[in-house]
Amino acid sequence: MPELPEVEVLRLSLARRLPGRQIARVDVRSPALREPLDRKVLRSLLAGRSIERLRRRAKYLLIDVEGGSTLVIHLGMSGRLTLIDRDQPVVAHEHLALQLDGDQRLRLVDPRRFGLAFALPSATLEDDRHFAHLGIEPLGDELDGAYLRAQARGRRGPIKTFLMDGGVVVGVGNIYASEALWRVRVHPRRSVARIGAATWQRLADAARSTLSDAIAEGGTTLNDFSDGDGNAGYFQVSLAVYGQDGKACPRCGRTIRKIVQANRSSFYCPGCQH
DNA sequence: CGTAGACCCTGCGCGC
DNA sequence: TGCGCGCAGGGTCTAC
Repeated sequence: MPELPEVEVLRLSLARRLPGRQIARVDVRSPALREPLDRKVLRSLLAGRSIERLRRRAKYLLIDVEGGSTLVIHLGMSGRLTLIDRDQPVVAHEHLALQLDGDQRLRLVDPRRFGLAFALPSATLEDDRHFAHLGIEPLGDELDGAYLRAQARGRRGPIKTFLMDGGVVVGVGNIYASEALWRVRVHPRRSVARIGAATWQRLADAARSTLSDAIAEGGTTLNDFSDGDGNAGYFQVSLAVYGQDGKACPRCGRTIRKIVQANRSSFYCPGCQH
């Protein structure tokens, strides 16, 4: 369950349910994620603590517990974090489960194992290597045309790859990079050196609005992450170009094409993106 | 230094 | 029906 909108909707949903609940037990069932789960640290920093609040940095979900520790979860490509009844059977790829007071558990399932789960003691979060090199958040007002233009100065390479560079701005994943470029009619292969100030501003606005629109849409189409089978997670938003190759561009009618950049698929309309 | 490509891993859908 | 292939929304590392 990757892109930022899913993580943000998940955060909002869990923020209504988890604060005040106590983590009765921490079960590491299968430690093999991108980095091995550390059962000892997870237990010592989380077990017996109450959950205080949920935050997000980039696509990392941050679950703060009393005493200042934080459980950090990244869902990678295929991770799902769901709140389920305690008596639901353990499923394949259930790597981590937090048994909560009451009768529920919060479980992390991740077949492809690109996800992460680790715990940090207080105050070390921004120093942690996972966060140290991250760029700005895309939803706040830090992201504007001047910032992107300054970051792109002296760089080459295509705009699509640049938008997905987490050292510049976090959270613009493969879907929303294509969607944002379609909104501003910029071809994904256009060099960052050939983008003017006004277009940088439109790009910044498009990146933010593409993400926030998806969050709004996801928040309405998906309002419950605690369904019985634990399959909630992805939500489908209306996409103009992503995955639409062969179909007609909703703006100009030309056929949407698919290309590969940096080993990722990009989708664009050859009629109205230049 | 920045950039391009390989790579990590499993599951699914498609074409044959 | 069965099988092999390509592909998947994440990030990181290495080689140039």
